[in-house]
Amino acid sequence: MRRSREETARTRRSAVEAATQLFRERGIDSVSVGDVMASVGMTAGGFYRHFENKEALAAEACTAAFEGSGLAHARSAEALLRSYLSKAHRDAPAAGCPLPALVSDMARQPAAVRAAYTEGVRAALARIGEIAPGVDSTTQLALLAGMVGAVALARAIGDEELSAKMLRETRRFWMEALS
Amino acid sequence: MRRSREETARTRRSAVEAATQLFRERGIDSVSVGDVMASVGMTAGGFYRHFENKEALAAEACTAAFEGSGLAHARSAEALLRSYLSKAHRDAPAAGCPLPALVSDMARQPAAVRAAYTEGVRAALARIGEIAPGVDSTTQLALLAGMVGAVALARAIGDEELSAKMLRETRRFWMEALS
DNA sequence: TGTACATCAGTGAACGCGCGTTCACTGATGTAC
DNA sequence: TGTACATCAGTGAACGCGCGTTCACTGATGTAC
Repeated sequence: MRRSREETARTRRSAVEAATQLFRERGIDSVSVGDVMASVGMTAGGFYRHFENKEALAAEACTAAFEGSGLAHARSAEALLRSYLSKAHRDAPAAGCPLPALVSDMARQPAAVRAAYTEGVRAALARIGEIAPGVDSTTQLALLAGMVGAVALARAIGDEELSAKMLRETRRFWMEALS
Repeated sequence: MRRSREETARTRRSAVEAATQLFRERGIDSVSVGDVMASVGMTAGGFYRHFENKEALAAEACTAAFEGSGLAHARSAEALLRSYLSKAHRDAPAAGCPLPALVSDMARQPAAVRAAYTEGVRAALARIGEIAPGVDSTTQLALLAGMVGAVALARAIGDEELSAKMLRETRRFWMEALS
C-alpha cells in the first residue's frame, strides 16, 4: 500500500545507510538486494521503487560511507593515526573507513561506483592536507597508502598477534615520521 | 576415460596455476570452478577428481601464488620499490603480488585460505628483512603496508592520473626513507 | 610377454540454491474538483 | 471541507541465470597373474 512522502524518504535513507554498513562489512558483491531490504524490514521487490538497480545503490552508498567516515572528522594527524590504526577500527569495518573495506572490490565495480570511491580518495587526501599542513604531498600520499594497507592487511591476516603488530608498528612509524 | 599418472599430475598443476592467475585477476569468489577448469580445457565435473572442493583449491592456489611472486625474488630494496610500485605491476594483477590482489577477499575466506595468505605476509616480511637488513622491523612493517596499500588503491582508483600519482609518490617517499 | 579385469580421470546432465530483476496486485496517500 | 479518483510504495511469486557439487557412465590406464 502507498506510503506518505516522509515515510518513503525515510525508507530510502534507511536503505542507503544499511547498505553502507553491509557493503563495508561483507563486500558489495556478497550483499544481495534482498539482504539490504530485509535489514530495513522490507522485501526485495520494493527496492526498485527507490533505485534503478543495485549499481545505483552501490554508488550512492559508497559516497555516503565517505561522508560519515572517521577520516573526514579527524582533528589532528596524531588523533587520526591513533583511531585509524586501532583494533577497534580493524574489528568494526561496518562503521569504519570505506577505503580499506572496499579497496579490492573496486576493481570489479562499474564506473559509477569506482568514481564515487575515487572521490573518496581525493577527499581523504584533502583532509590529510588540512590536519597535517606541514607535510609535503609525497608524504601525504605515502601516509594514506600506509594507513589503508595496514588496516586492510590487519583484517586479512588470520593471526591475531601479527595482525596487531601490523597496526601497532605502522602507527609507530608514522607517529615518528610526522613529528 | 582414464589418463596416465603424468597426465593427471600435469592437469592438477595446470589447474592450480590457472587458479593463481584467475583469482588474482578477478578475486576468488568471482571465479567459478568451471572457469578454472575451462581454462585448462576441461569441464567442471572433473575438478573433484583433484580437489575436495573449491576451498581446497583456493588455499593451494594462494600458497602457490606467493611462491612465484616478484616480492619473493627481489634483489634489493630499490629494485623492489621500482618493480612493485610500477604501472606494469598495477596493470597485471594476474602475474603480480597476491597481497594487494586478494587483500579484501580474505576477510570472507575460510580459515585454511586465510592461513595460506598469512604465511604469505610472513614470507614477505622475511624477504624485506633480507634485502633491507639495515632497516628496523617497525619500518619494515610500515613499508609492506605502504606498498600493498598503494598498489591496491592504484587499482581501485578510476582516474589514471591520481592512480599513477599514488604509485609514484609512494615510491618516492620510500626511496628516500630507506636511503 | 600376454591376457583379464579393476581402477579411475574426465564427461555432461542434473540437483538445489541464491542472485538481480520484473510484474500483477493491494490499498493507503495525494490530488482535482 | 468533502468526495471521487489517480497514484504509487510495498508484496510476493515468478523469471532466467550461474553457482558448487554429485553422479551414472565411458574407456584408456594400471595391475595381477
